[in-house]
Amino acid sequence: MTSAIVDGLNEGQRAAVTAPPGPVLVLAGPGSGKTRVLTHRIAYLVNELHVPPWRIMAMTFTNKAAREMMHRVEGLLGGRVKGLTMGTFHSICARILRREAERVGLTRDYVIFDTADQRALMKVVITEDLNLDDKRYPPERVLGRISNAKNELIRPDGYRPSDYFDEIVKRAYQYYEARLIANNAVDFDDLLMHTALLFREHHDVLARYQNSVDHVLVDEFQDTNAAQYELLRLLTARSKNIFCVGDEDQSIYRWRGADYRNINRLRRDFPELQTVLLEQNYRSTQVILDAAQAVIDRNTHRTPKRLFTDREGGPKIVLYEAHNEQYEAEFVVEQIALLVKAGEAEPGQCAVMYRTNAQSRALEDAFIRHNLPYRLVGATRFYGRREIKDVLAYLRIIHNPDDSLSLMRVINTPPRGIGDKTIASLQAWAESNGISLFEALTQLSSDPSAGPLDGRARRALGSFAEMLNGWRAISRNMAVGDLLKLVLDETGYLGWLDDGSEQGRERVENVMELVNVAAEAEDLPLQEFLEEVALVSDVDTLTEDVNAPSLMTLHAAKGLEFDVVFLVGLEEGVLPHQRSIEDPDAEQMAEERRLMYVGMTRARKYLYLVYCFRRTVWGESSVNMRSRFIDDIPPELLVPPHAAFPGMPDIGGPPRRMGGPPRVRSSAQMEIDLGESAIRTGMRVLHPKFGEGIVVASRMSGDDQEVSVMFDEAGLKRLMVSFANLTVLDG
DNA sequence: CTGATGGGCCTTTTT
DNA sequence: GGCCCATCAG
Repeated sequence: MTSAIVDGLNEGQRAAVTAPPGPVLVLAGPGSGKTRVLTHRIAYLVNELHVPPWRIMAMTFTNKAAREMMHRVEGLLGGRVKGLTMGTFHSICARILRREAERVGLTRDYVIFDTADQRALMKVVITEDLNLDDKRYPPERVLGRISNAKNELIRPDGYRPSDYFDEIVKRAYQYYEARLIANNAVDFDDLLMHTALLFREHHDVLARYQNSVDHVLVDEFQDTNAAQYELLRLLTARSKNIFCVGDEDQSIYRWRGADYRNINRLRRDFPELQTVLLEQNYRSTQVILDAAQAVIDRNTHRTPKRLFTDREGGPKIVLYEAHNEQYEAEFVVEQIALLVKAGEAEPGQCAVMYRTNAQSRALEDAFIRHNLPYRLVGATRFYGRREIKDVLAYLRIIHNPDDSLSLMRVINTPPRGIGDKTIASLQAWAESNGISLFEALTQLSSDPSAGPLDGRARRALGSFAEMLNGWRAISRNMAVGDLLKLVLDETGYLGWLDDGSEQGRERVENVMELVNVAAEAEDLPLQEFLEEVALVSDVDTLTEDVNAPSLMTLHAAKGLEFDVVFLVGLEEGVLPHQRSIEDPDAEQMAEERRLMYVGMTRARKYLYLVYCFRRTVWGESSVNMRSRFIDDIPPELLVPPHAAFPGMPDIGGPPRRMGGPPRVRSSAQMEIDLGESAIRTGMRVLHPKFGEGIVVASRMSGDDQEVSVMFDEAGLKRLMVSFANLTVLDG
């Protein structure tokens, strides 16, 4: 019996899958079969321990991972598994909150505000509620602090300001929460915080969930934050059946509150915790593993792991210096074409990964130039596009009329003669009567004597209100797709979008795409449709049915694998990102290193590391050093492009200087060296004011050279060589 | 009230 | 280089 489930698993995996009930932590390297362990564990619980599927809850990082895992569990158990809860933390919390909405001051019709909605709402808070300048107090910065607080489960009244800015943040937080509730809305962080606090503060609710959920499983445990951890802790406090899978070396979400110290908390809160270590890798060749290991080994404070595989050897890793990002993209496309032609890879098994979304443009251009299809993950999020947000705003008001933010968004989109002044007096009237914007609108249109405004403005508002109420009346009995078509039809939105320009056509197409999505979701209630749309992640859009290379950020690449992986933009300032170089907190640099590690370990067979001599950022071209991470890789593992695989033609230009001792000068520095400045990276210099320091970075800025110097006393400074009066001590 | 124009700021990374 | 926003003329 057992054999059916654990067949083909190695010893470690088997130990994890068949561990007796109780807290279990599986610390596993990349490609060690984490997903496999998780799916087999679920199958084991159901089949061997006879746990009813509806008493099992599994949290994943993306919806895609949830879908895949569900699929595999069904494969193992031979059919549909009824009632098994599987999803992201956010979607599971959204579902719980829908049932318990009243407890946190919402109704079950609440909507989820995305990043853009949050920013818009915060802008109102800062400029109107607090009467402050949103230049001095940028909404994003305020929201950033609030987000951190929420992830730590700190409510407005518990917020402890540590500086003046924080004082403002605290007040903004108070108004912001009030406005969210007034809109019957939550933001992403609220989904977690509300649910965790609900469990913490309402013992009857917690008891109900504790009694109905016997086993909780968590994927990517290293990337959980305090709120998520609290949720897990409370949920499993009675059963103790918590099964976590993670890898601290792949923790790449510290910036949004993820805290891999949760691993220590787990040990503390569940003393009987069983830990299983998985080090065998089934994905990559030994060459790739050795290189990745060399990169990650430089991080301190980690549980040492020694990755191994029986896939001995493997092709060497290709290192290539491109002239600029256009050539870089050109190189990638060329190599993919060659690999495919040589039968070494399928197009769909190739992926290009980069640090920031902005880097996708040059790559896309190259693919388009060569008339080759590609799959872009993320970038300008489909659901972030203006036209999509507009159309969704209509659906959101229909579903939740308290959503004043959405109402404001479309009250005059497309233009229907409701201008700023009209809106202002409507808002003022609503506020003085203590009613929502929608309520005000409805009252104005049904009672001609009520409120301010007359004539044209009033007629415009009236017909808009009528339209909204008409949709609301029939929406319950209508499929989402049909409702959407009705809205588009009655507002004339598409006609307004299509202004004859190329962009207009594109926007219409996007909306039509949304209509398709809605039509496919025919049996989904409006609430769930909106929820799904708000919580899709970038990787969720990665479709398997197109055999084309994928382009994505390193963050989006987590949990995926490909035969061929290109890591591009491996330059100081890009990866590691400039912000982490400047930050004194070494943790940020450590995270960049983990990002590199995640990228490298996505590759099964071929790994390409590519960097640029010059790169254009914001229309300005500059020269960067190649990434320090490259120089951590043993040189004997690296080869130039023409040696990539047998039969590879020598098209990569003359072989570049490969490997060598760390901090070797790339030709990027050579050019600067030949200039008159003669300041190079690695040199010790003396500055009249800052004292002695070492040059850590250098780039050309216009005609001048800009250097970053880490001074022994004064710390990191950026200086222009022509002004700085630096004396070279040694090179 | 609408559409055009130019300035400012920008790029981490995402649910 | 591009997007968002504020400002202004019609």
